[in-house]
Amino acid sequence: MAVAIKRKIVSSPAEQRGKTPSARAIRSAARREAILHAALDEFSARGFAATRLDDVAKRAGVAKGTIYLHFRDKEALFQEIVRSLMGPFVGTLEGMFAADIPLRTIVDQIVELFVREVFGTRRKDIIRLIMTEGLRFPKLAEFYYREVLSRILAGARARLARGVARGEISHAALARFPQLIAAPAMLAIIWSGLFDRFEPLDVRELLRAHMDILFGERKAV
Amino acid sequence: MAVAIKRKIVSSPAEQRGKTPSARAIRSAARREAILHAALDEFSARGFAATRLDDVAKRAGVAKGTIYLHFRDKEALFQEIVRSLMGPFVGTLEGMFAADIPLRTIVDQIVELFVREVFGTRRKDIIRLIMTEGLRFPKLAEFYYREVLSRILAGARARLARGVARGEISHAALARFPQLIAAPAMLAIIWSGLFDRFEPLDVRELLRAHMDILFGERKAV
Amino acid sequence: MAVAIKRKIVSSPAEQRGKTPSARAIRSAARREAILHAALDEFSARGFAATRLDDVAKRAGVAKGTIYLHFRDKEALFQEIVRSLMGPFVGTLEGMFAADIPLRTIVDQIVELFVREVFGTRRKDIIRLIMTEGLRFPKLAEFYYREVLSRILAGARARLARGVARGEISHAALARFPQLIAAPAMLAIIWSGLFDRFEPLDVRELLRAHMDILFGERKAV
Amino acid sequence: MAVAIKRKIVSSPAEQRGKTPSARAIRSAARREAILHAALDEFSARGFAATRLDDVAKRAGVAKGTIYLHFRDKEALFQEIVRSLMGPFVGTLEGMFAADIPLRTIVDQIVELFVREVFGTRRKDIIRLIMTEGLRFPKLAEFYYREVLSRILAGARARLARGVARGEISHAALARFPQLIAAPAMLAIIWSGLFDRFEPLDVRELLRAHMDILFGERKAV
DNA sequence: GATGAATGAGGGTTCATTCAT
DNA sequence: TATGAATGAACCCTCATTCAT
Repeated sequence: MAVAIKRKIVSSPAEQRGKTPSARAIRSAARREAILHAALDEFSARGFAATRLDDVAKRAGVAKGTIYLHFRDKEALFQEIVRSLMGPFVGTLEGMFAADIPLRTIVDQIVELFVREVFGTRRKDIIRLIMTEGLRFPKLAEFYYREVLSRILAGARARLARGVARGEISHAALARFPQLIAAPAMLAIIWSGLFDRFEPLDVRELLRAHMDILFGERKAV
Repeated sequence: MAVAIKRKIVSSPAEQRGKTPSARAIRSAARREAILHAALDEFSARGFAATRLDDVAKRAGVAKGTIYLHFRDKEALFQEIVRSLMGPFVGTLEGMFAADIPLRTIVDQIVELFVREVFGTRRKDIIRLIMTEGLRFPKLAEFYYREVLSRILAGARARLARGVARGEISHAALARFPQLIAAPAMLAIIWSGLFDRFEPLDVRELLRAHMDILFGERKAV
Repeated sequence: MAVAIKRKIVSSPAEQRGKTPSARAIRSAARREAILHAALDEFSARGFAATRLDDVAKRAGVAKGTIYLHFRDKEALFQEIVRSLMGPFVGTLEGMFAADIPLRTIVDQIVELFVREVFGTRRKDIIRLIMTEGLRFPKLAEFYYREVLSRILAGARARLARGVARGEISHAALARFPQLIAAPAMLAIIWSGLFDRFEPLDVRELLRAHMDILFGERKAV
Repeated sequence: MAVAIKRKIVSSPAEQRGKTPSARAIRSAARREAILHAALDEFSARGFAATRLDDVAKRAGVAKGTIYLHFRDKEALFQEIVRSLMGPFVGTLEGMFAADIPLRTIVDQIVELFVREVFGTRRKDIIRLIMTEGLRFPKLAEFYYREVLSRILAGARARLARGVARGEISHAALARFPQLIAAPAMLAIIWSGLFDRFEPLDVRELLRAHMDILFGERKAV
């Protein structure tokens, strides 16, 4: 099983109007993408405050002023990163909750999805950034809640409620607090950044153990 | 049940020699405390980088230079906050793990302890700061792991192992991953800062539900 | 007799590639020069430590940050002043030592050169700065010794040795201690800054008298 | 031959009034001396601007505030150092000029005096400080000129004039520019601080060679 | 659009000086 | 008199943002 998550998020104004994008528009969009990726790298490595736009520009291969052609200021750039990279993820999860798959299977898939598509990619950094910088960026937290969290939670709650009704699940509280399911994954992201050098954490095993406790032992794999 | 956590951390050289501290020494120590408290407020509200020592001084009612009489630099001030407020907490937990109390009781006590002595106090802010700034301050993360985390984990693992041996607990994996027990508490700290205005989280209920799943339903309360 | 000493020191990258420098590059280079001149004025008047880059910027007509576009820090700016103004001087002296001119004539020319091109210009200030700040900036002293002093001394020693061999000069010790020739010039620089208001020193006459003693009376002038 | 130069310069107000100084006055004077010595060490090593009164106090074994009981401010302390350590030197030189000794002998004695009592002692540092900081402290330069330089120059000029009249000396210009005699000594002080590590300078040999040129070869030593 | 030189407000840190004890 | 904690002005350097080319 794998989840294909689209990479290109934002289409140019020209595209949105249905026109064929000009060569210039294509180049411009490519620059924008380069800036976003470079900025993610820098923000991940240093956090918002310590990131210098000079470095972002250098890494993106553009001039510093170019950043301001695409983003109003440093903060807008930061928010746009989250906006553009986390969006696609939601649909994937929503699809899984809606599909007609046994709950235990979904849970296993989510573990794998997290390990592979979040923990093993830059999405880990984005989620970390939301956790570490969200307090300073209320609008970002709001966007993230509205566009990502609330939708995932709603999907999860619905599916969990069905699971309770169907007897797939014995802990009804999980439908009230789906956060309990995700908590170890969040902890793992924090832990990996701070404490892995002292005590590495096997994330997959951690999450599997967690799911076994919450949803009962898996059958043979 | 309540846990007494010492407040005063450092005694002056004069005190250590058994002398009565002079009025001057007392005022100096008070200033130091004021700086620590002011700094915690500012760091909590703005994060490390965005905190201005000017504001810390103003809030503490001292001159900017005074900060440097007590702390080598901004980073040392930051580390000292963690050191002085989290240190006493560890002993309390270690005591609970070592005492001859049923595991289920300990778990309940820890939930209450967390809600009252961490979530309801500035310790919540400290833990949040460690999670959000630890990546940028490896030494802080190291100190926290060494002085706080590793000791709590060790105590928890030992107690959990005994619990498994005695049949107090059915999920042996918890002894390997005590992080699973703490994960929702960490999540709650993050959540409260970012998303409570959209969807408040009843931390006590969250943690109780979690413990019920992990350790079985409580008897009558 | 006159000594042409080049003024422009560093050419821009564009120039080095043979391109016509852009208007922007020209303005940038002009700013750099302005900063160097302003800094020399300030350093001369106040010494290294007491010079404020704020004042340098103001005098140069640029913003404070602009200084840092051209020089890594205050010290680098200081060293660059020495580098750019003293460098060209060395070649001039070396040429004189190598040329086929009677020693007595060289000596007279050097006196005039010093009076006109050092004592009468900002080079006096630079040499004074090296004497007064060199102890605090070992790298500067090293640079000055390597790039200026040692080369002048080597040239002087070679020429003096030839002079001894040819019977142009009666005091062989001068070839061992060419510093004896330069000492009054150095003293004059110090003196002019400290004591001229109490007792002015006629530098040209001082140096001529000195050379007459060292190398014998000049013929008719 | 040796020159005894008094060390204690300033007597306490009590002493000046002819009273026997009290124990307290003695301790106070000792403190003052300690501060002067400590300050000389620090000023010599770092220059005026870079010297911290904290370090001076520490080295002198007194509290920072104590410095201000004895000296109005940092600058007054600096000037007092020069004032108190160079004063005694003048009398010694004046005596030599006035005594009935052959000029060539005086010259030799001065070389030895300089090498031993200046170059080999902290007086070297004081003279260096005057040269390096005098521009920033016009009052210091004035004091030094008035109390030290002008008196030495006057004595030297008188003796040199007698020397010319008596035929002891062939270069009459030296009576006009006695600075020519001292220049290499000044140069040696500068050189030793900046360039000795690259090219050590034998000061005694330098000065002897210089005197031989100015006043003719010595007889047997 | 793209550039990058220029700007200047801002903040961490130092240290001479003061003053209550 | 002596202390040393406290003060706060001063200054170097950074970096987000602007704008002429």
